[in-house]
Amino acid sequence: MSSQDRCCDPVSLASLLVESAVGLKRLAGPSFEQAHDLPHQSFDLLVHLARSPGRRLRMSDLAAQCSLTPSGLTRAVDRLSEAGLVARDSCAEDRRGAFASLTPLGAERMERALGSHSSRLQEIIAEALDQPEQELLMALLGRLRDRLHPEVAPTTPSG
Amino acid sequence: MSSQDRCCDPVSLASLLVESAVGLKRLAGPSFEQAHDLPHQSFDLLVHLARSPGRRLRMSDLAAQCSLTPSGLTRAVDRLSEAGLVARDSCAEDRRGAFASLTPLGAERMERALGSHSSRLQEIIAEALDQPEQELLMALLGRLRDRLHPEVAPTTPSG
DNA sequence: GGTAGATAGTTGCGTACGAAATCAAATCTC
DNA sequence: GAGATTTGATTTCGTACGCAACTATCTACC
Repeated sequence: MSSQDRCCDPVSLASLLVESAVGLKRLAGPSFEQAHDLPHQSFDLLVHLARSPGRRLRMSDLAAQCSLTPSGLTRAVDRLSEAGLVARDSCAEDRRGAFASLTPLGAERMERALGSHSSRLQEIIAEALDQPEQELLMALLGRLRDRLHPEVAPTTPSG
Repeated sequence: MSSQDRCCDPVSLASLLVESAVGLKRLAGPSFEQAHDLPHQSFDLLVHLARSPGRRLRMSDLAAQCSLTPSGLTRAVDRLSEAGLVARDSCAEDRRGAFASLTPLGAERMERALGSHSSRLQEIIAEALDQPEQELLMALLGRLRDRLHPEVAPTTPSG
């Protein structure tokens, strides 16, 4: 904590990242769950699947995209699979591997949920930042993330 | 899904926040623990104490600053207290309340750890963003955080 | 073509956390 | 000043997660 880097202290930056992420989750999570009968906690996972070609991804790719370890992802997919939102498809070219795919139920729920959740988030964020600022923030975060987390680059769904 | 498309989707912004926070933790955490024999997980808690006047804070204030629920904070302080890094001081003016305070051991460990950890983080972040960009990012995140999480404003330890 | 090593995913185990219930002390109301 | 409400912190309970060990399959190399 020296005098000159106080305004740009990387420790504070790390704190801000966590606080913003958690704060957003706390503000948007409960209403989301209530409105859509989906676990907000694995919303991120479902979004990544919904946006992937064929609505499916290899387990390891999905893990990387969701900031989960393989172990954590296995469990998350178990839960969503139990809920009927996600299925495991076996992978023909590599029999060790598996795809996680959105079920029709999962896809339909996400389709209904995404728009309103997105608006809700936008509404919250817009109280703090105007449109150009949001774009700037996303660009900066994107560069940071790409550096920290290069594995997230889009991966071939190959199948 | 890299940083340039979907340039202003709030769902992606939320993901980026999480990915950046987790990515930073994963890159910096292990080396930190090894170097300083401190739990990286509660590093944020210790930093907030170290930066507070008198190196102490009321439990509830500390919880807010650390993005923890009261319940989570109680446990975290238990652990650090067990490790001798933090102590609970009872509060004279409100006998329900308690302060968490850095012990001399905790303060000394933090003093040694902060500088090098800060450099390590800086080094990682600098690979993605130059100095003005970092400042910009912090400013934007700060505004977002303040909106999401207004309780974090520094509170007087009044003791 | 058989063994060595790498890789994809899962499981056992321990831990950190949040929600809700609880307890204790402060504050408000009459 | 007694009782109701609120507030600060803790505890109980359930859950999500990471690490490390494991299994199964694929790849390399001889």
